[in-house]
Amino acid sequence: MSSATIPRYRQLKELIIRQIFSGELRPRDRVPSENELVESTGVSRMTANRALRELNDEGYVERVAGVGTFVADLKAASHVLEVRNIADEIALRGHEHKATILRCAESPADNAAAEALQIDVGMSLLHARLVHHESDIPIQLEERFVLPRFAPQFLHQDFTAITPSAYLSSVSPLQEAEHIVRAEMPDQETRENLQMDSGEPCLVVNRRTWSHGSPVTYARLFHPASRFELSGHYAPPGAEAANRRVGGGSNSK
Amino acid sequence: MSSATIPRYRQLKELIIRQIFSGELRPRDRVPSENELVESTGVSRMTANRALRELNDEGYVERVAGVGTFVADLKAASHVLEVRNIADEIALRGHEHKATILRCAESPADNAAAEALQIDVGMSLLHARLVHHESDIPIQLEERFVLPRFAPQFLHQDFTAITPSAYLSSVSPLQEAEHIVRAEMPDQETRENLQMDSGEPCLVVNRRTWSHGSPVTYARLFHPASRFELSGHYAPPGAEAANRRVGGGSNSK
DNA sequence: TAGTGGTCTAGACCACATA
DNA sequence: ATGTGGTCTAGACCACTAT
Repeated sequence: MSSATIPRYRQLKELIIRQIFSGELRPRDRVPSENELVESTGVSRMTANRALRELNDEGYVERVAGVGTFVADLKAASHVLEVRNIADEIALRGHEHKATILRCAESPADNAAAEALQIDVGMSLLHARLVHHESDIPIQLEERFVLPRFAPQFLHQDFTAITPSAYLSSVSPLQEAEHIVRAEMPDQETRENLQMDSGEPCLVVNRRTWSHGSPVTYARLFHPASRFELSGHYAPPGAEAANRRVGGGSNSK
Repeated sequence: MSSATIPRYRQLKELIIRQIFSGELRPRDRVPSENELVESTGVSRMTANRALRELNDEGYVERVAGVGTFVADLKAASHVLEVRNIADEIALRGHEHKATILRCAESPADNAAAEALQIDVGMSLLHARLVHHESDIPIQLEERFVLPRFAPQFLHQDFTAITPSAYLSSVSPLQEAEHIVRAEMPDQETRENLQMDSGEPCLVVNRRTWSHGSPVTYARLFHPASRFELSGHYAPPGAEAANRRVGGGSNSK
């Protein structure tokens, strides 16, 4: 089960990905150009091109013809991870985002958090609980747990100005994410914090994110069913272009 | 805003995608080999290679070294669309899938279905309502609407043997999909069909799929909150390989 | 043995940015 | 004028599969 030899374009890709993950190459940093890779690694330009082009397709870097290749910044990285910042979402709808902090303190891990973050129950976690408002209407209650060693300054941030998610993205590159979506009835306190009618369910998103292969943060996001939905749309790449020329009489989009 | 000239590898890709969408090339059909494309289109082999390789990466075709290139079959296509068949999911968990048909008839479009499928209210739709069981426990109520012209034989299928989703995949290549996920309280009838406790919410998935640029089917999928969750995991490609060599002391996965 | 995909090379021309 | 990415070519070697 050995993989014989690893192709050179793959070796190049992994070399650069490693430098990005390790922090040796930071977002917006310049990545060696094709010609530089040709000189430094002895590979042909087509091979260097393939490595950088695939890194571009995968969202690791951004290439600008005539300028150069640069490590993708965190906005782009979060696009790769399909993670959205609630504040950005609200701003995108043209509304105002406000956050109310309910709690911001160190606390021992309960069962759920310990399991999610692969630590022992009772270990110390950074914990924030806040409510996000869209035009003064509560839309999300965020219960966030963070491993101290990845963001020691977490509790000292002003979460009315920067969301926990945005702050964490800025200090630790997200490299892996998991979502679990459930419908749940809220407890009394959650219901009141979100100003929900009794009998109204919550759409709950549990999200874990990893950096460098180990869990960094675990969040439980509660949304009033009447004010929140998740949506996703998928079209395979290239389909539009091909559709333009096929299917003579169908209504285009 | 003209794009000057379209690169040849793109032209090749679009040519083949068009043949797939139009049915000229059916799943499992052989796609011209690199050498054949070189001969028929006058392009160099590297260019043909790039076209076919990218089609492979995008899930349109599957390539087997030493054998050839083939149009990806519908299993693979549904992977591209992140669509899962409930029967497959249940089988994957090692459980038995059963379906109970509640309704299977033609019916006029109501407001929601008409809007979703971009037709006028009252137009005739094929309509099926069924309950999916996992080891005899109801887990999903499916309310499915289909545009007649895309699957005229829809109502004559045995949905205890093949799910509506699987049947539709087999007659019409899914090329675009949209999901909207909500939490809702079920009405009396849904609650009874799913054998839910009173006060228990539903996780509801509304799914639309397109073929050849126009909507084909609209489904509302109701799940008991206590027996169903949606999950998603994302890791950027290549990350594992790079992680293997970085971050000296972290616990691998 | 012939065909397939997988990779790689050493050139080349182009449009575009920067200086 | 130089460097960048974007594309393309006409070869080449390899491992694999089929016959």
